[in-house]
Amino acid sequence: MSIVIPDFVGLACMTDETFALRTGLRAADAVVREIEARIVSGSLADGAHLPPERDLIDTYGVSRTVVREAVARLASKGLLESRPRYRPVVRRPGVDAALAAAGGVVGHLLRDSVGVKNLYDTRILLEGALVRHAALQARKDDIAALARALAANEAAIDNSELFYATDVAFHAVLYDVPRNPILPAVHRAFTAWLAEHWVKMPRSPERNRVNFLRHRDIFAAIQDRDPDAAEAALASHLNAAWEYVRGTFEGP
Amino acid sequence: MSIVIPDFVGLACMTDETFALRTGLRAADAVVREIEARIVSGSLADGAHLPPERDLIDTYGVSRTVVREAVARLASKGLLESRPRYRPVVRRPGVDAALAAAGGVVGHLLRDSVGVKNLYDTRILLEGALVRHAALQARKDDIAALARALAANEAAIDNSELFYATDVAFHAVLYDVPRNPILPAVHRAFTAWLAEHWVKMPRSPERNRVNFLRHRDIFAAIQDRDPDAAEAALASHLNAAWEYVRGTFEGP
DNA sequence: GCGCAAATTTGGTCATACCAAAGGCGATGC
DNA sequence: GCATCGCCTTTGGTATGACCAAATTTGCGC
Repeated sequence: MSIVIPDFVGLACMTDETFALRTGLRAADAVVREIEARIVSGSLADGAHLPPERDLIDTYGVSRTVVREAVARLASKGLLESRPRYRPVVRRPGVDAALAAAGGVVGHLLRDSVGVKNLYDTRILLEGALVRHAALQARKDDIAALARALAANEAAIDNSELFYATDVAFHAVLYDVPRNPILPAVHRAFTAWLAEHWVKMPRSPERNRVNFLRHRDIFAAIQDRDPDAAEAALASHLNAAWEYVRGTFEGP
Repeated sequence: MSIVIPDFVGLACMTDETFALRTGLRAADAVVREIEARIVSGSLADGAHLPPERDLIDTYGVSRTVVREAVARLASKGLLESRPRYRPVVRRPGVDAALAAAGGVVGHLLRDSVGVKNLYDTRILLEGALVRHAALQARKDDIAALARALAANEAAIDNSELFYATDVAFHAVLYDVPRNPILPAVHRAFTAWLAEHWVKMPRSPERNRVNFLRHRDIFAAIQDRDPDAAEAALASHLNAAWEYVRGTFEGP
């Protein structure tokens, strides 16, 4: 299985050991770029398995050490999905991969309430802009989607588990309105990162009902094309939720 | 040099070879968690050098292969800064590290104009919220900082290179107002990611002057505590800039 | 065909070796 | 006494080869 190797790194024409020397120190990086190119070019299709390491060894003329390092680096970049014992799976880069890559560090930033609050405030800021945008720009089908999400939310008031899911789904619709694929991904990231603390929040049908009513306020303001009211309702909603989350942190 | 090892992974008490087996397959991950813990606990201070690989080998009782993989993974998480031939430097996790981790994938998303537009639209959305926030909440010293940035911007009109820097700096002040460390980091990330395309944008003192005037409009609206005007000025400013950037992409 | 066991692949880890660059050390010269 | 240069040691980057256990494939028997 011989592949056509792009010429920006003259990999094909160089013999084994001189590899590192020529590229100016970085054998693995060169392999990374090679495989990267094959992924974006589609030569390695999304969802396909990466060839076995021993094949890559003689495809690129490097040692297994280097191949493995390259694979690890590609996995950390989100271009490969590598479960412990299985063959790595090719993943074309997407927004979710980018945010997942950030996730590893974000975990550390959320160890104290300050970090959580910062992230949550950022979310409030962004989501405030989103409800304004929705109030001004939402199309009929966006409003309809919001209405459906709101109805599902109301129907789940007595089921806190389900209520949480429909709560998230309602907010998700707001991120869909601008039809910018980055935004839904950011919402998924926010949700995933904050979920750990969110689930600790005390829940009850009464609380759920209050939250539903806030959602209804937001929806009504959007329907009325009133961005200020929509933003105010959202801010009030999210800030109230923070008070509950804050209580889950130990200390004064 | 024997260190106290946290107990959530019983590393200290297990003998070498059974390592991978007990942890359920993942020697490197266990080492990652160990070193991670030492970094957040401060046992490995920020800016310090990581011990030599050969030391880590017998500190953790694993092979060099595993140590190197662990180091690589920590570097990709932003906890270590590892230049090719040098000793890795410890970096306490920060927002910038999180965004830098995402940077690897973001590069791929910005290969076509659609990806750039999506990112840029996201920035417009967020920055719109920021100018609104500034108009409503900015303190005297925030306004003063904006005024200084604006003056520097005006003074650089005839120097396109310097103008770009002061342009970025002016916008940066907007991200500082909420005093949320995430936001300045996001601005740095936006700037770094979009810089590649931005620098291709044709520049001239005339264009600089127009941009400066837009900045002045934004500043005036903030000073007048008029969020709607501020947001409108910003949107107009950024959308106009996009028209220029868009031209740098090959046409259909 | 189909399921199950044996044989083969293949990823994870270890051990060892070599090279070249980085870093430390001592001699040299001012 | 201090700065500089060069040698020696340390240390990271890579290559090899081996072994194990899990994953996958093969193929046998039903």
